[in-house]
Formats: sequence, C-alpha cells, structure tokens
Amino acid sequence: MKKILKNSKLFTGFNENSIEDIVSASSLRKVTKGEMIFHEKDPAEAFFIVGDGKIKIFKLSPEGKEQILMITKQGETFAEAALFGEGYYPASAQAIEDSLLMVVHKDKFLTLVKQNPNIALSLIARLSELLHKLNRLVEELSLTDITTRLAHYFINIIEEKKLSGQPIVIQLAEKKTILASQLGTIPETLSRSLAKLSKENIIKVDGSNIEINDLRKLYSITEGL
Amino acid sequence: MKKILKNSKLFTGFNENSIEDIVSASSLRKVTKGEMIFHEKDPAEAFFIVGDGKIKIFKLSPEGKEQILMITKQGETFAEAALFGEGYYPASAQAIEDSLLMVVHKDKFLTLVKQNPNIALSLIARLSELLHKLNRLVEELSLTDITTRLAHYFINIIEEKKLSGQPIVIQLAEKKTILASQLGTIPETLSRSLAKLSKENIIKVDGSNIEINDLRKLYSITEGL
DNA sequence: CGGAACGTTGACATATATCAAAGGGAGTGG
DNA sequence: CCACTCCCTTTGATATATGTCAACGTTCCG
Repeated sequence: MKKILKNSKLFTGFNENSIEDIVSASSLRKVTKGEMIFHEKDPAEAFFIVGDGKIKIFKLSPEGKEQILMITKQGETFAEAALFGEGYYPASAQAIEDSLLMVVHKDKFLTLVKQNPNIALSLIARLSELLHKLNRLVEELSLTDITTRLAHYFINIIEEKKLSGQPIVIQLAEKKTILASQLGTIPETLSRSLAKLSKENIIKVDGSNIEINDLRKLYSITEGL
Repeated sequence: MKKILKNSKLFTGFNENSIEDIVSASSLRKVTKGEMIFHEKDPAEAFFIVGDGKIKIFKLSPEGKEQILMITKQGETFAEAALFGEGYYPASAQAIEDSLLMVVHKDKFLTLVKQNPNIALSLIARLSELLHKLNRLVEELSLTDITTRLAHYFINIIEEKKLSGQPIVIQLAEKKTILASQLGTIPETLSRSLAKLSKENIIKVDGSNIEINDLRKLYSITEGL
C-alpha cells in the first residue's frame, strides 16, 4: 500500500509518518472488469486510490444514457469530495478493467485531515483541480457541439503528451463507446463526428488509431475555448 | 468588513484572531449593476465575499451563448478555487445588481490557509459543496431536458425554503433571461417550457410569480434525479 | 414620454438522439 | 481450427428537442 500511496499524485512527497498514518486508515480491494465499486446515493464511507487499472465515474439518466464524469487511472484518486459532502456518493463508479484499489476509510481519514495540515492542503489543491475540470465539462456540454468537443479532446491529448510528428498519431485510450460517454454523447453520434472530420481530411481513422493530418484546422475548430 | 466575514458561510464561527487575519488580507469593492468583476482567463489575484448584492459567474460560447455556473448572494463566496488552480479565473463574474464585495487577496490568503487549519478545513468543505453542485449541473445538462431542469429548479426552491400551501407560490429570484442561462438554455426555450407546464395545469405563471398547482406531477417529471 | 431591455410567440433550421440493421473482431467452446 | 456468440462500431432513416430569426407587446427606467 505504501507504494501505491507514494505513486499517487495526491500524496507525493509526504513523509513516512504521514504515509503510515494513511496506510493505517486503508485497506485493499481488487475489482474485476465491469464490477461496480459504488452506486450513486450509496453512503460515502471511503475514497479510493487507483493502484492499477481503470475506473469510470459516471451518472445515468432514467432512460439509461450515461455521462462519464471522469476516468481515473493508476496514481489517481476518486470520490475524495464525497467524504465532505452530504454523506453519499454523488455518482457511480465501475471498473472498466481489472483493477486494484486502495480504500481509504472515511472516519479515520477525516481525523487525519484535521491533524495533518499537509493532507488538508493537498486536498484543497486536488479539489480545485477537479472543479476546474468540471467547469470545463459544463462549458463544453452547454456551449459547444460534439465535433468541437472531440477536436478539443484530441488537442488535449496532443498537448498533454507533447505529441508531434507529421502526421501526429493518437492511440485512443478508451473504447469509442466510453469516449462517447465522456463527451456527453452516444456511440452513433461520435462515429458520425469522426467520419465528418475524416471527410474533411483533418484526421484519418483506423480503428482506435487516429492520425492528425491538419492540426491547424483542428485548432481552428476549438477557437475560443 | 468584520461583519461581512461573520455573516459569510465560509467563515462563521471563526474566532476574533482569525477574523482579524482575514480582514488584514482584504479590501472592499463596490460594483454597479452590469459591471464586470473579472473576465475569464484574467490572472486570479483574489477571491470574493458578497457583502451585498448579487453576482453571476458564467461562461460564454464563441457565438455568445451564456451558461451561468452560479449566482452568489450575500454571505456567499466565489472564485475560491481559482486561487489554487492554474493561476487564472476559469469563468467570468459580473454584478447583476449593485453590490458590495470583500476582496480577499490571494497571496496573503494563501499564507493564512497554510497557518490556520480551520480555514483549510472550511475551504475543503466549501470546495466539496461546489463540486457537488457542478456535478449536478453536468448531470442536468447532459441527461435531462429543459422541462425537467425547470421542474427540478422549482422543487429545489420549494424544499430549500420549505414552502407549502395550496397552491404553493414561488417568486422567481431572477429575471427569466438569467434563469434561462442558469438552466443552460435561452429565454425563448424557457418561455416555451413554462408555457408547456402551464398548459398541463401543473403551474400557473403570472410574470415572475409561479403558482404550483400540482406538486405531485412536478415531482414525477424529475423522477429518478 | 420614449427608448431599451425583457418576454412571448411563430416559423424554421439544425444538431443530436432513437431505432434498426449489418459487419467485424475478439474470445470461447467444441 | 472452426463456428458461434457477444460486443463494438458504423451507417441509414427518422423523430425530436432545442436553437435561430423575426415580430410584437410589455415593462421598466431615465
């Protein structure tokens, strides 16, 4: 567990004592692909650190449409905010790969937060980051069409990974169904959006391989964002 | 300024010393209706406490459509999260009434946060609350239609203010243009949505006065949320 | 009083969801 | 190794919600 903690973004740089403290508030949990970690409205009794694997956090509409709020991978945490809120998880979490999670139990962790200013500050930074991302999601859902969101998604990856080349090549990290749900749409619409960008020779799609042929045009689509 | 602080949700129950500390990091600012407090992407140099008035926090699309993220009133704070993020405001803020703001300057405040665990804990709670609200907004934007959002908006008010009576009467706190932007739509669509609920005898609209004639149906619209 | 902002309604355009069908790829069991 | 199934993906036809544009009445405020 120590290793997971030290590899996690939230707790990098913490001293041994703090690490031990958190370990003592935690346990491990293995989940298999497709397994639910918690459901929306379940009482929030813990938050999680991903040691390995991939977890999606999502909401469902009554009709069954899914909106993914985030996907967490190795080193990342999820459901931190639920511990401080109204006592229940505001969304659901499901493993999209076999995963190993560190489960940090609420009560013990809250005590630690109160005692350890570093944890508190780290949390503030993390919550701010989450807010920023959700802000962004709201903006995209409310103010842009799906092709724009898709272009922006590609640009994010390119900038984050500092990809370059001619053409730039992106490997989609998720199935297209998952990507659709992240972008706030359904697979059919995503498919059409990809086809549209292809037809305009901005990208070339081959399965989950995307070649960016015209980065400039891609940027011009997201203009103003 | 002390009075503003003590009336603010973020700092209720703080002792005199803490209050003094925050006051010493702050200044006052008067803004008139329509005045911009900051623009998206401005460097984030302060956060704000509303002493009086009403402020909208919003995003604009390149085409000019507006999405309101939140409306802050007396006692509430805004832009706290921007201080910990990437250094700039992720949205714009504008007064929708003449307002009086307490401006809490970034650098001094950050020092205080590090020294004063109570402030840090208070911030964590506030950021969690904001996350929860944004979660909700994402859910509504992505998964529900506008009539559902409107119904949910009414129910929220009814539950928050514990309104009752037969019929229940709601006074809209905002102009309908503003409400539309909060719900992620435009005035025309809101107007039609209100008309639809009226025609079904669920509500009765008279200007900014809304009578709820059929609370049960209103709930059934939001079923599942 | 007069202009500006607000609100409503209609006709229309458009993006996206829905429904249906079919192909392809990966994995499983015989 | 093949056949089968399941899931993912794409494409087409269609439905629907919402945005756009325009016109008009109302309210508010200087």
